[in-house]
Amino acid sequence: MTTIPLAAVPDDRSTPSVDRQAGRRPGQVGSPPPRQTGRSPGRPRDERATSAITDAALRQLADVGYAKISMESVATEAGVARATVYRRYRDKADLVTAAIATNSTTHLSTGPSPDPRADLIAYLNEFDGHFAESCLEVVGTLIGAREERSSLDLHRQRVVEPRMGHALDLLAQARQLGQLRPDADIDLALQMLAGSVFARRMAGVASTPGWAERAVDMVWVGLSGTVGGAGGAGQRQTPTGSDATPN
Amino acid sequence: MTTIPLAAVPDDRSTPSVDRQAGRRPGQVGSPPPRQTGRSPGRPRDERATSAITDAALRQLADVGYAKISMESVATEAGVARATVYRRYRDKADLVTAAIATNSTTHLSTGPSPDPRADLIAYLNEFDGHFAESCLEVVGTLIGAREERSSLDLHRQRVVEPRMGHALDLLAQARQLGQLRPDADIDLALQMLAGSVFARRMAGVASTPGWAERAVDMVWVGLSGTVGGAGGAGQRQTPTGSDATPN
DNA sequence: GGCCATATACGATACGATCCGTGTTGGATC
DNA sequence: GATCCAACACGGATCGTATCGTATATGGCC
Repeated sequence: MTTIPLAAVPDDRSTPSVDRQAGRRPGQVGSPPPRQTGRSPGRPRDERATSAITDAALRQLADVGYAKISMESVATEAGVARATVYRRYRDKADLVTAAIATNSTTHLSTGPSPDPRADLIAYLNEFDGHFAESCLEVVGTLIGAREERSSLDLHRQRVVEPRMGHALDLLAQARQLGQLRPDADIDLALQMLAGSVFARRMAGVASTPGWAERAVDMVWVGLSGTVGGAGGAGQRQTPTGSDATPN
Repeated sequence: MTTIPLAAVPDDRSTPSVDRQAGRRPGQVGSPPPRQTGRSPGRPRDERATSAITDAALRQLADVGYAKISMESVATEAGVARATVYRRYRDKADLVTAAIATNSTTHLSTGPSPDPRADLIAYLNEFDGHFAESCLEVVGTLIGAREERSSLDLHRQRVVEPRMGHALDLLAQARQLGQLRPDADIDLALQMLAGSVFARRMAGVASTPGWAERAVDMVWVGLSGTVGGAGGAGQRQTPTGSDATPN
């Protein structure tokens, strides 16, 4: 006789004194402390708890991988009750996605670059080192989950697009500087550059030093319309090994 | 008070007629019916059950995605007890990995091709349509799981490498035919071609018609060392239009 | 050839464990 | 008074393992 008369609460008049577990503040799942309509009534959320949760999530993502993270383990490491995590994030996908996003909105410089090609190479290297692994984990898992379409979209919007956008911006700058042909398909080039990072992980091959420069070299030829050199800006490429200047 | 005296079975005399659940046939997890040392004693495995299991796994992989597959659901759909699945596959990763592998060892023609470039384009299109999704799901999930290193390696060996190898073979043939420079970095080119498929899925962008040909065009320039045409063999590339008979 | 011991597969069922997402309570904070 | 918080309880799902009774194969012995 352990059945609990759940719906038979004596006062069913909208029961305002409990946490609205499922009915948490609407439209704000994923962005931890909304705080915008002036000031919400009641006790505000503990910012330390919020950051402790995202920090713990990021640590565990790096340590044990997405699959082995549980709300329980994150809550414990953050020194927080499980309900406190659920109050902020709908589920694991929401939590991890938001944690990654909050952690890394930094250092995506947007200003014009004097040498977009060099910046692109540097950015690809950093992308390969710091980011590709978790991105592949999360996207792969979310695609495998179906139905989590919202989390997947959120992750793309929060995480993938800003980075892709930054690299695309560098390519667009190069095109504008005349280093690439005006009709160069920089979207496709970006897919191939970013994709090569993922492809190596799919195949289990380690990135060799200089891969980013060689990769950029490979597409740059097609993008610039000339062999062995950049477009009209006269900026030389130095393709590591074969520097035989073709006519 | 529903506790059942499990260990209090009356006859504990070594019970030789039970399945060695944990001690399944050593070294054969993942490759369903080994059958090599002449003939194993005892009742042989039911081949119909084996194929019913892999079929069900593939169906569910396509229908609901990797994350939503459970050993239970596969066993039920296959009309088989759960233990029968576990007898063949250690866990879900092992099952799905093996199912994909057994399903698709076909049609990887190995003979020399008269037009490697066209074959490569066709192969990339097929890869994009039929395979990339599940591959991304599985690899992403397994990378996220860590420790499942063995399953991940198995999946690479069974599934990823044969496909990558086939595409690489086509590139090598093109190089040998003189369509590419002798020092062309075909490994990198392959990473970029295959990667572009994954990158589109990471970004949630649909593949536009003709992407494969444009992608091959883009790397081909760098690989062949000429602009707007193939290497020394005089084989013209025909962007988008195509089948001009190569002399 | 017929019979039996041995060995394994199979279906059914049960178990403990872990994690999930959802309550509920009682106290703290705005 | 509204909301937060920690703590805990709950039912459910899935996991991987185990045990039972039965079915089906091999090989040795009569």
